[in-house]
Amino acid sequence: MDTDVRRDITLGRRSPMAKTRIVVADRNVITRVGLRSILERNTGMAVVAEATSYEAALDAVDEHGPDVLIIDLDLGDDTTRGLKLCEEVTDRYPATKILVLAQKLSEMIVVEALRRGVTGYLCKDDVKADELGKGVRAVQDGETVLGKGVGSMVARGLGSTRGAAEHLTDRELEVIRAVAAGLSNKQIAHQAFISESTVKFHLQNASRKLNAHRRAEIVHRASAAGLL
Amino acid sequence: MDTDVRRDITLGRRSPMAKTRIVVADRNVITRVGLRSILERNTGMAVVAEATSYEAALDAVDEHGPDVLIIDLDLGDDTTRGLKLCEEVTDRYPATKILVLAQKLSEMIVVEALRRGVTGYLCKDDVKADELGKGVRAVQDGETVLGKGVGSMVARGLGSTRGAAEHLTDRELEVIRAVAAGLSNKQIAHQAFISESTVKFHLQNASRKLNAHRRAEIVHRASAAGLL
DNA sequence: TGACCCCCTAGCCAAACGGACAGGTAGCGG
DNA sequence: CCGCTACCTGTCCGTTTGGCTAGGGGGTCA
Repeated sequence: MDTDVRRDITLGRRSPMAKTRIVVADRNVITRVGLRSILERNTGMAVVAEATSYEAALDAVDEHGPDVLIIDLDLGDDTTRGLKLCEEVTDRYPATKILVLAQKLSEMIVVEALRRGVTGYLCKDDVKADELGKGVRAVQDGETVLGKGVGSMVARGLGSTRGAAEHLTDRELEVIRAVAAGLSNKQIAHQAFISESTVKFHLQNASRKLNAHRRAEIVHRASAAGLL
Repeated sequence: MDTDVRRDITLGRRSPMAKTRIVVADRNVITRVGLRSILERNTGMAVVAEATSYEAALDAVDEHGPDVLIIDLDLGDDTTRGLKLCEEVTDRYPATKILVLAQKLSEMIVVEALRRGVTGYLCKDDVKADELGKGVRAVQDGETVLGKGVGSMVARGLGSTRGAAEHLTDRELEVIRAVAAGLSNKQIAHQAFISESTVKFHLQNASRKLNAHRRAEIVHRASAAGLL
């Protein structure tokens, strides 16, 4: 493993000369500038690239092979693409550690991210300036860094979710969005050109996948997961 | 009034020497640092104080009497407090212009904020670095700055909402949160030590206020407004 | 070809919900 | 004192829902 190689070279401690190379992926300019500013106060760190989309993030990792990728998984309309990205980076560049910087905590996302090799998960609103640098350094050293509230989520999440959290199909998502808009099954059926039975069918499946029992809860969870 | 005095001094146009004094209120360190960094590239601007709570924001305005208050209305668990803050600042310090920097757009919040004297409304994820400085300067000059998508919201919002959007009471919010958790009226009643009728009563009122007709829609709207 | 997944449909029944009545209490401020 | 608000309770009725069982059709991939 690459990891072992690096450990041998650095003898478990980074050379004081080598800067930690970081790629930041976040759609928000302010956050990118803020991160750069905070991290580069630390003389041992350099933000070598910024990205605002999933593609650009992957390209940046491709090109710079950074030590740490700091990413907000929500770079577009579909958070699951962020998860795919993590998987890809972990597979292709095992030496690049991933630190997720989330806007809000979602148990599903946290658990899925960790499953895909993410070793750091912090919440933007909770993190303090000095914790950022420490967090980056820690994940680079192979440690796992979980922000406030994340740890307990993991404990519950990994315990409860047997297997992997199934993700919603297109049709299910479509129905859920209609539910969120306050439509009845009959109205949704008419809108989607399917029967009322089918609407109920999709909702049943969505309920199971999201571990919800009432449509209001489905909406809440989907909303919390950034699916709407 | 303070306002008149200050206006007289500046004769309606800023002296080229005078820096634009800014107070930033945001719970997120990264955003605060980022904002400071971006704004202070512009030599005519200075962030004179930062705040992370509603109280601190008001104190900071109190103490520094800034030209512009840049604020994310969501500084705590209750966004309506941010709206109250805007009202208070507008009343007590009419010379201080307010620029809202929102995480996500909610029609209700946008409309209510503008009603309370906010003259700038930008979305963090959409704004570009140079637009920030321009936006600050514009609101300081008395212009109204609305970010991408905000304008159309205002058009629809001010048109549809007759009167002012009533805001949810504590009890209503409590019930809505329970609904979002997937509880039935009976369960909610038991949890809140009230009768099932009362739960329905609160939900009816909440429906009217949020212009929703189904509990799923209530949850969606409340969630979109950052009330959960 | 069979396994698997997504999508679609049907019928049943108890429970939950929405919407509408028609009341009651308590506190606060003009 | 009156008006206003938040809060609480009840009954009625039709509609919607959640949960269940039991299928068919079409696509992909080993």
